[in-house]
Amino acid sequence: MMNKEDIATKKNEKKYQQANECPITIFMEKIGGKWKPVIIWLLILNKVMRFNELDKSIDGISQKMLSQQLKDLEQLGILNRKSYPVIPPKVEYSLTPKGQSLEPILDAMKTWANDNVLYSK
Amino acid sequence: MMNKEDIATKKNEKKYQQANECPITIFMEKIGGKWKPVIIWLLILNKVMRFNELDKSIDGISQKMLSQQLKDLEQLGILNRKSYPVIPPKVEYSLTPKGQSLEPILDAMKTWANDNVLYSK
DNA sequence: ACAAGTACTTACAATAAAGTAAGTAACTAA
DNA sequence: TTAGTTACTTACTTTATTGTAAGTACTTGT
Repeated sequence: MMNKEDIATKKNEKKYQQANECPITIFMEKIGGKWKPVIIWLLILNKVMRFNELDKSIDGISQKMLSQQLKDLEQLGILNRKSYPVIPPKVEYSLTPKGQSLEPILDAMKTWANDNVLYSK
Repeated sequence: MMNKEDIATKKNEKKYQQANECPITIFMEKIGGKWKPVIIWLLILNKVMRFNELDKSIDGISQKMLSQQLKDLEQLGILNRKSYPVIPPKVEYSLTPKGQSLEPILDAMKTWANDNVLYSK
């Protein structure tokens, strides 16, 4: 026999699962978007990069966007931010193991794009 | 005054990978977004689906959005649209080989999301 | 005194993406 | 005659995302 809390829990459970759609949608919500994949890709290639280096490497990104995306990715546990207490400031970004685990996926995306979009009609 | 590291950095003039026309960005432009990945995933799983079946299978999508995304994917050569001249209308959607070639990527996304987002904090 | 360097933040404007509700066509069964 | 079926389209509104320009902090070099 269920008490009120159990019923509430069960209701919440159902609702939670419905809200938590398909994992591919979740993936896209987390690391999709205009800037996140390319930030991650640059950190895969270069291992450690400073704010300005990322800024210069990503064509068309603004400092505001870069800052925002880096913050998001840090909170997702995908990258590390290491700040040195020097003037002028120095901050280094690098991938966590979780971030590094995206390499095969991004690499597959790269290959797919090269094969199917770049040089095809 | 510059410290040793700064001097070394400047001297080496490190060249970082540039991200314009980056294939990963291209990939995201093509099959990223809110609905395309899940449409493709459903067609991977079910092989052939009708408009209404897709509509019912994708939580929260509107007919307008579904129609638009299907049109985009068809133009990208990712899916086939087969229309039967019957009343009421019957249209079947399925993946082209190009669309099917996305399976390992989407599968990797699914795995990554399950491992790193769903059950972690 | 003043510019330069680095890693940001803030306020505001513009654009892109998505949602809503309704309508359309053509036939068929009640 | 009217409702039901299917695969859409259209007009309009709302929300989300991105862009722009400027400002901040702190210290060193000129």
